[in-house]
Formats: sequence, C-alpha cells, structure tokens
Amino acid sequence: MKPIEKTNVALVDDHVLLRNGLAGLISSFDEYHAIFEADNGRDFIDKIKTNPVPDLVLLDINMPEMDGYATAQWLKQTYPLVRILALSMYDNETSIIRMFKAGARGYILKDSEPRELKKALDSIMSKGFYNSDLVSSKLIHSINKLDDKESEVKQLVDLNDREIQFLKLACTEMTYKEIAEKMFLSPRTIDGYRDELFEKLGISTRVGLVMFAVRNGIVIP
Amino acid sequence: MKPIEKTNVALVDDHVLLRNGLAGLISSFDEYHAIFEADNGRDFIDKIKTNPVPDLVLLDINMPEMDGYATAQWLKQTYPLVRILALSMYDNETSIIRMFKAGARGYILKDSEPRELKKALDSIMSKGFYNSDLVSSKLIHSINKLDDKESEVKQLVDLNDREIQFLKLACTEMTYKEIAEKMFLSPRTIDGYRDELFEKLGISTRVGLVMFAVRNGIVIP
DNA sequence: AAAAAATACCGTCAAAACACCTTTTTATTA
DNA sequence: TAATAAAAAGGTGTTTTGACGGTATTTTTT
Repeated sequence: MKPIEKTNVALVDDHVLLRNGLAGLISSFDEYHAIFEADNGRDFIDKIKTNPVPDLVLLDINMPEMDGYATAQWLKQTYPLVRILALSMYDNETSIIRMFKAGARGYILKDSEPRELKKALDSIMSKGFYNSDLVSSKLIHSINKLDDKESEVKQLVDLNDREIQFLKLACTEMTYKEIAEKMFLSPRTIDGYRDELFEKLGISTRVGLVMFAVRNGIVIP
Repeated sequence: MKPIEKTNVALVDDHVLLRNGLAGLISSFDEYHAIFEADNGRDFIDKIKTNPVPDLVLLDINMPEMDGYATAQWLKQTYPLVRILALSMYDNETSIIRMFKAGARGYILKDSEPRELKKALDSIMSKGFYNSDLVSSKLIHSINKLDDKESEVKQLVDLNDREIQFLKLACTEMTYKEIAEKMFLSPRTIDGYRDELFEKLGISTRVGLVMFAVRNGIVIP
C-alpha cells in the first residue's frame, strides 16, 4: 500500500454537530484529512499556531466572536497560500461577493450533497477555485450591476456623455487644462462643464465633484 | 413535423469570413437561426431598427467605428432583454471584466470549438448566463483582488491620527484654511501635512488625496 | 545634555481653480 | 431658411493650491 499525500483540511464552524459530521465526511474521502476544528475565527487563529498549517480551510460565515469574513481576511493576509472554501446557510449575493472579496476560492451551501462538497474540494485543489452555477450567476450579476449605477444617475440628474467623461477625468490628478486636451476641447468649455455640474449638483469645488462621482459609481475607486 | 420556435441570433464582427462561417454554423444548430449580421456597433444599431429584434447577439470586442463594449452598453440600455455573448481573440482579465460590466452574459474565445459555442448559446438561453472555467477564474480573481489593496496600503503607509483627520477633512469642500481652523492649527501646518502626504503617497493634487482616502476606506463615500 | 527627529510654523510666488459674463459655432426645428 | 436653442469658446479678475526654501519648539534618542 502506497502512502498517500493527503490534503489537510481545517474546519471552522460554531455548530459542533455539523462540524463533527463534516470532519467525518471529509476524512472519509481518500485524499482529505480533517486535521483540526475551531469554534470561530478567534479560536481558529489560536489553534493554527499550535497545529500544522492546513492546505484548505472550510469556513463558516456566520459565527460569534469573529465571523467568516474577518477570518478570511486575516488568513489571506497571514497565510496567503491557505485556500478557503466558504460554507454558508444563505445564498444571497452580498454574502457571496463579500467572501470572494475576502479571498475565498469557493462557496457552498450547508445543505449541499456530500458529492458537491467533494467536487468543491477537488476543484479548489486542482484548478484553484470552485465555481457552481449559483456562484457564477451571482458573480456575473454583481459585475453586471457595476455599470448600471452610472445610467441610473444619468437619469436622476441627467448628465450627458461628455459630462460623465469629464467627471471621470476630474477624479484623476489631471488639471482642467489637461482634461480639455484629452477631450479635444477648449479649457473654457471644460470650465463650462464644471460650472454647470456645480450648479446642477449644488457643490462648488472639485473635491465635491470627485465625491459625487465616487458616491454614484461613476468612477470605481 | 412540428414547427420549432428558433432563437434568433444576430452577429456583429468586422471580419466577413469569420462572420459568414459563424452564421452558417449557428444556423446549422436546430434551435438557432442567424437573422442578420453587422460590421460593427454603428452598423448593428442601424440594422436592428429595420430587422426583427434578436434574442441574442454574438458580439465581437475589437471592431472599428464602435467596439464591443460600447455596443453592449447601448444594447443593455436600449434592449435590456437581448442577451449578449461576447466573442474575443483575447483572454485577458480586463477585457472579460469590461464585457461583463457592459452586460455580457457569456464570453468565449474565437478559437473555441463549435461545440463550446453551442454550449454557450444553450446555457445563456436556459440559465441566463454561460460560465466557462476561463471566465470563472478571471472573475473570481478580479473580485479577490478588490480587497487586497486596502490592507496592503494601510501597512505600507502608516498614517497618524492627525493625518487621518486631515485626510477626512480634505475630502470635504472645505479649503485648507478652513480645515486649519477646524483643527486649531495654522494653515501653514496644514500645508505641511499636505506636502508630507503628497510625498509619502506619490501624488501631487488634492484630488489624489481624496481618491487615496476613498480607496483605502479612510472616508466612506 | 547633546544630537536627531518630529512637529508646528512662516513668506513668496506661480499655477490652478473658481466666478461671472460675453460671443461664436453648431444643431434643431418651425 | 430664418428663428432658436444648445454647445463650445472666450475675457478678466479673485481665491485657492501647490512648490520651495526656510525657522522655532518640542520630543525622542543616544
């Protein structure tokens, strides 16, 4: 019998029963081994110091003390090579996006089938990420929306394309003169755009313009 | 023989040969029918007015006159129900993100196999999106990065309390003189803070300060 | 206690930003 | 095609910003 190089998995979840069940399940897969468990992020940070560093962490999102989001951020910063699979009861878009932002490489629901868990683990270890239809649709939808705010605001305060373009450039370190050059317009015209926006938006400085643009998603900071 | 409700597909690409080939291929699939073709975005906008509105548009990214991004944006705004499958020669992250931002529901490379095209079309029409491993990895990677800069910069540039307070005020419409008053300091001192931050952050205008503060969560827009 | 380093402060000046008001050019449409 | 609206460009003056080259005071280090 050949010795197999198993993938070490740590479990972080505040529900003891579920956690134990998961540990058993994972260790029942040939290639995986549950090395240790923790109740929450704080507990996990303590335990990772006195245990071998896992290859992968199965991380619950909703936990007391320190939640999955904060834990993932900490992990990404401290052990960037440890891969994270998020585990959650909910499939809402914000949770998913937040966890991926925080460094997760996959996201599965707690009521998934064992074989989906296995598939997720395999995919993360081989491809570097796991992507279900659930995640894809939310991800694509969320990226799709990024651009929408622009058009919304356009209608609210009715800004034309030139003004939008000007606003974007006003959020850079260019001077108005440079912006004028870039837009093939006279500096006076830019002056006009600025003054009109000041009027329309009830502001009076370039900083005001920048904050407006950021707040309304016209520039993505 | 039952009449089949076919999905109408429009093709937008400046390469005539490729376009014709695609049209043939698509019409060879039972469920799809290529209704019309266009050379570029401008041409497409003209033609959509005198043709039946397609269910799906196969849209090239790199085109003269009006490129895929602009065309997708226009489509999303004007015919939000028309689904877009982006077609590109390149697999770079920015292109992919840009197209999804602009409303695409799928992204395939020009050198894909016919059966992948078929799969993409089917997936977009049934699930609403098509997601290859290529797209997933770029999407996840791009979302992963969102959070990175934040934590990195906070450590690289350690700012003291006064600088933080100044930065927050610099994001308002106050002049430096007014900021000085509010902080019970001489305007010259504020000048000093500003210059030091310029130096530290490698920027040279107040707009730069504002964008830095926003990007790093020092002010919540 | 001397040296070093932050910290707060100062003057000048040119460039950029802002205000206000006018004229030309380009589109629109009646 | 004349009337009109809208976009672009111009003139002039004030205020704010940013660059540069400094000094006095406090705090930290040695």
